[in-house]
Amino acid sequence: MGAAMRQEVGAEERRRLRAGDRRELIARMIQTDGTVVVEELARSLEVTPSTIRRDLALLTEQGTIARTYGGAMSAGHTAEPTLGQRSGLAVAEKDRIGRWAAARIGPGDTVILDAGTTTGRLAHHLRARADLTVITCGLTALRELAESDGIELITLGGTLRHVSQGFVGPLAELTLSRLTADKVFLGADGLDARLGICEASLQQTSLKEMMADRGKEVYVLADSSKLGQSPFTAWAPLDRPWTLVTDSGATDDQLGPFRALPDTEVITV
Amino acid sequence: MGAAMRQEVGAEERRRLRAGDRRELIARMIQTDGTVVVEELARSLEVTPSTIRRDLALLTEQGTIARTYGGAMSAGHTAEPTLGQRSGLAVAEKDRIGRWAAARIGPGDTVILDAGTTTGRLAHHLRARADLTVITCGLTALRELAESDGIELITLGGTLRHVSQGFVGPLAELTLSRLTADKVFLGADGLDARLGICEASLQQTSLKEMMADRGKEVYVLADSSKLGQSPFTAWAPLDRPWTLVTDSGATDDQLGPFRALPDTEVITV
DNA sequence: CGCATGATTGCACGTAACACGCAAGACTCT
DNA sequence: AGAGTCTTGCGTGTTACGTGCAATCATGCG
Repeated sequence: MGAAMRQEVGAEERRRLRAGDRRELIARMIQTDGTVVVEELARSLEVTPSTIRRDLALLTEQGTIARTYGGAMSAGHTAEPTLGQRSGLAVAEKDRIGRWAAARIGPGDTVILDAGTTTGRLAHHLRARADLTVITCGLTALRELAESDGIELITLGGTLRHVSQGFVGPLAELTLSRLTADKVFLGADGLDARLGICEASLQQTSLKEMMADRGKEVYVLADSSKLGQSPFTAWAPLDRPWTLVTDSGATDDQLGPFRALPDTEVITV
Repeated sequence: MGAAMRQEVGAEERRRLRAGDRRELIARMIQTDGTVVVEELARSLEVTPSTIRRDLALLTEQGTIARTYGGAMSAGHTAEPTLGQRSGLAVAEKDRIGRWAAARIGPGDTVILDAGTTTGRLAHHLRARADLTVITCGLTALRELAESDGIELITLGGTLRHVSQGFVGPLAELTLSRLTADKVFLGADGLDARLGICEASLQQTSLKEMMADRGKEVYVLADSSKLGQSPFTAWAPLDRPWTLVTDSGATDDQLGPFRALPDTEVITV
């Protein structure tokens, strides 16, 4: 009787899916179609957009899909934790710093670029330049300049640190021992006025120390989030005159210790 | 003076990014971070949300990204921008050759990969491997393996030859002089049974010669279009036993001279 | 069989993000 | 230097979103 009634009314009042089944169906549709629209789902599943939204919110929380404006899509790959987190913060600041540093580099210069995203931005602003020799141990800078015919690009060899996308180790230092430069641009995971540059491994600090020693002028590029931070325990001291380049978001508290140093210039951009 | 002025005006009047640069920056952020937020972008790039929305709309139309509610995320992997430039010829053959070579490499091996697209394909098939040490002077191989944590990746430094996307020169040879390997995989612009490997510059042939000398087993990867060709005048002789790996499109005329060589094995895939 | 409990849904409302048009400003090119 | 193009910021209305609330449905228990 109940069944008869249901089948009689037909499409008008057909039995609705249960919540779990409906969500599973939605998830499958997204997997196959790649993208869905709230309104269409509501119509085809005969529920209100509100319900669909709730379903999508649940699936999003669950991680299977990603919301879009007015719909949802497959969340094939969420994020790359390797380089993503660091590069995500303060992009504009890093870019400004890189742009400033690029303006400091003149025709005929030979410069050393450290690994890291900030020096990567610096390299980006050098792409169109010519009459320039760039020495780098960073993959990001390397990628930026690989196509720039006008630039003599020298790479330090060595072992690749996958997490920092840079070359380190005795082979890198061996290569560097045959080179010097006019200007050196270093990055930093953390920076302390007294201790110097903080990094995750001694391999990195050792190379940075050597790079700083190989150039006439030393610049440290560090956005304000790095100042006063010491996230790791390996340090590269800065015992020669150097220039700190950071962004204007740095507080006076952060900058004070660096301004107090002799032979150290502080630039904010 | 100019520099001093800039640093004085500081945050107040800093130069803003041009539209194209900003969009490129946004695209890059999305590629690396996977997801971004309109408000944050607006704040960090110092433009209004409206402008960010316009940028995102443009990038969406372009297919680079996908909008979400209040932000944007990476769209399906449309990437591979750097790859596939003029290497369009014989991709399938190169890939087969690279796949065969990858199968030759076992756990614990240390291998040297030459620069070039064919060795790049070889590297591609090694991406998921572990317990492997790869030494390379090629940017394509480097790009393929940069994210592969399981692989110890050592790069020869040196000067980048932009046209061949590989490192050459005395610094590369210096680095190589500290290394040896189980297997060496060389590419070739041209290959002659009597003369050896033909390249555009002596820098390249010199390095190839040294690489061949540094490995226990030597493989030359060359699709059939290279056999018997001598497009240039610099040669790297092959005076030790070696293995030619080419594609099945090679004619008997092409293969004959190589089969006639003593201590030379010929593989077609 | 009837009732209670929990889950689910539709609706309404306030909020946030979006798209579009317009005018002012910046940049480029001749 | 001036004209034209591109870009940007702001104001408008529109759309989608999220949440609280009450009604409905399914289910379990006495």
